Amino acid sequence: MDRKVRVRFAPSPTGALHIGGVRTALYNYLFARQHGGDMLLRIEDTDSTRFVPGAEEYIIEALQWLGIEIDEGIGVETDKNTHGPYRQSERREIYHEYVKQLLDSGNAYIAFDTPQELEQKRLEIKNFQYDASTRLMMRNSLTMSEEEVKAKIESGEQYVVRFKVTPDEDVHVHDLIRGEVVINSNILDDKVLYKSADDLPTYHLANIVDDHLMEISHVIRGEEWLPSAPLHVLLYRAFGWEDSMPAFAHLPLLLKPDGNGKLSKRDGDRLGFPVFPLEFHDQKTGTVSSGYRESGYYPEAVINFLALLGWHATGDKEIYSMQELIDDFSLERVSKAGAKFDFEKGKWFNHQYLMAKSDRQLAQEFLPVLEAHGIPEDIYPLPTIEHIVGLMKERVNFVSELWEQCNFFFVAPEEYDEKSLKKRWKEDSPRHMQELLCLLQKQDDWSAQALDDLVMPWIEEQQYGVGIVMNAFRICLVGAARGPHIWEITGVLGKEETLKRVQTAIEKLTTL
RNA sequence: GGUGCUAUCGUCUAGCGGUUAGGACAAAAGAUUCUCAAUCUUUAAACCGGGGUUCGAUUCCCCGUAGCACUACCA
Repeated sequence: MDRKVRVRFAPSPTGALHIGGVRTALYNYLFARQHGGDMLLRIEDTDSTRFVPGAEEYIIEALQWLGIEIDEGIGVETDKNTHGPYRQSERREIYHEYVKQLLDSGNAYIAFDTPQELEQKRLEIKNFQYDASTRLMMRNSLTMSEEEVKAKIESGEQYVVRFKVTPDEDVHVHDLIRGEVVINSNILDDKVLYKSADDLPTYHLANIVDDHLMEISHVIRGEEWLPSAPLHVLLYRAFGWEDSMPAFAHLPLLLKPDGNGKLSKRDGDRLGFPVFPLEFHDQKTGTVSSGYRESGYYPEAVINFLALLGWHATGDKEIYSMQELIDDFSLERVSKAGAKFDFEKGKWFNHQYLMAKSDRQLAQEFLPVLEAHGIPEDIYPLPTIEHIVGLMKERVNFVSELWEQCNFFFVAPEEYDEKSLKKRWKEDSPRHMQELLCLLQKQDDWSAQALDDLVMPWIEEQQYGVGIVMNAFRICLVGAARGPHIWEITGVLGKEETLKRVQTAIEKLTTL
């Protein structure tokens, strides 16, 4: 195989890019990069009725965010686009030529059956299939005279062009992941290749013509295409392109986390995780679907997670950068079975990437969150913010979670957590806190060490119990039984704020 | 219904004829701590069933079963 590797990602602009599609794009990209080949983006908009405005821009933006770079096609500067156009709706003339070629060679024919007539046939004959066994009962150029066909077309009657499948032939498809797949042509129907109604081909025709013209070397796509792969082989054959036919690799599907079936948008809504890379506003239905980016995922984490959902190298390695994926990826090691979508692991991946960030970087990401919560910009100097973030990062999966974990650094508690109070706020607590308050008031050295040296001996002296005092103290400062080491908290809050919070807590909690 | 694909812990998977069937997520327990996390340690957890082939099958073959996909003038 000395042909240059050229792969394509060819979504249809029917809405947001599904996470399964993202994985397909990723595998294509990894394969292309590993072999020094080209990654093309082609838009398959041959169904004019399903076009969704904004979908194409969404796809480009999503791939960009994820770091899946496109070498050629939609969204790329024109001088690199030597095989365009890359939008199928702009390739009408090209398809005309190839439809004609198939018609002329007798590999296709014109059919006038209306959708209603076909529907009727399906009702009449169980398991009706438009193929060698039935095509002579239908209204097509095989059963009509040439003049009749011509007249109908000229009178404006809508028609389709169907592929004439030769019956009873074993068609072999070599799949890079699954090996040899053999299907008898009898189960294939005479697929519609072109419809006059919108002057567009269907996927099957467009896909073969484009892949050939764009010199695609490997077709890496979802498993849902496997059943139609033999048809595609037949089409390559009918065009006389069998020698340059691309290699096929059909990827396993992404399945629902629970139960069975393909992962769908509904599952995301139902189980509370995104199935789209970016938030998507459907202008037609007015619905908004959540995205990984907006949910606080890092693109590296999404990539890493997705890559391992259906592919795995020999070892136990789990954390892969894009470059490492490019180096290690191989189609042979893509698993054959579908993978249930385990979003819990997705969170874990995000946690890993979050932990790997510097405090400085995380602080920068956290600043907008603070602003969104109305925290004044100058509440603390930046190094303090970085310190806080460093204390808290190991206990969150997302930057956004940082706020709920450490808001007490920025705002005094207004309410006290019921459960924590019940467990940690004792009868003696107000008195303990009052005494602690007096003790702290006299303290000038506010370092963690000094405070520890001051408070611990006092607790021991009074025989109050470290847990009793410190937990009550924590409730005063945090409002609940959580957070980092208490001297970290006092350190950030400072003497004045610390004393104020203790005072407030004593007042609020004594009256209870 | 037809055709195809697939089948290892709950989940993602390693294994490519001989292993105490390994790792990770999730779960549980313990250690630690002023709390919650984190961390560390530990535990529990799998070869779909039946036939072959073989000295020996999780691994190769066949059948069954189950799951999934496809079966449109959608991709």
